[in-house]
Amino acid sequence: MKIDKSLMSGSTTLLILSLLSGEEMYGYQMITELARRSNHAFDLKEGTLYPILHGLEAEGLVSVREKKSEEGRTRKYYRITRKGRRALDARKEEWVTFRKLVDAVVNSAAPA
Amino acid sequence: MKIDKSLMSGSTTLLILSLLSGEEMYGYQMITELARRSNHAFDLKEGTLYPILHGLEAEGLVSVREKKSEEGRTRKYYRITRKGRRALDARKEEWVTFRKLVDAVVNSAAPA
DNA sequence: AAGTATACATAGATGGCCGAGGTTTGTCAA
DNA sequence: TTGACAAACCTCGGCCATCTATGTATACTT
Repeated sequence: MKIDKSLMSGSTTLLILSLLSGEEMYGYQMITELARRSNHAFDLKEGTLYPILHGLEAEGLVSVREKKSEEGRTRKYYRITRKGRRALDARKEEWVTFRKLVDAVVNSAAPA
Repeated sequence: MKIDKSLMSGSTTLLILSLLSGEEMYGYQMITELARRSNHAFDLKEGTLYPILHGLEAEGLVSVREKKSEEGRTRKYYRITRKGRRALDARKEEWVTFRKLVDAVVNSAAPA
């Protein structure tokens, strides 16, 4: 199932920081990795991702370095910072709270 | 915890239809009811709700009737339609899919 | 040599939500 | 009875996150 973009809205940064908490990654890789893990339900657009990455860097939540791969291609690898981990923890907590509350409302109503 | 508005974004209609699936309600009541059930984490604004309700009515997902309460005050009561229940089912399914996928990404990354 | 995939980037459009304001009606205290 | 306040409804302008469209450059494939 393709997820509506308005639902995605707000959780994109959480997803990106989560990816980076596991390993260093470059932008394009994040897109393909998210698509792979979600069976293409998360179809993050480049026009969405790159501005967000620049913003995260400006906030000091991630750091960047250029690295040449074996194939000779140069990529920008992003790494989460200590500050980024703290931000991730906060966003995780917010997500869990949000998820529980929505579930509570959705499930509380009597069925038809 | 107050939930960031961008996280809320996209789930508002799901929440409203969920409320209405249990009982007929009027707009102002939906706001107070959501706040009550979420311990004020969901602080839905009037400027958000009323346009959505008009939209749902235009789509035929809810129906409206004016009803006078015992106190003499006239309110607009909204009721979910059959079409609305089908839309709610679809959105519920989408929500569950989304929730699982986000959890999977958030939890899959190796801890620090 | 040409086409496709990789990889990064930005500008303008879109759409959901909020802030700020307005109106009417009922309640309650001074 | 007047004034203040809460309930209940409404709309408009703006913000902000995301998408669309487009552009650039490099590597791989045929």
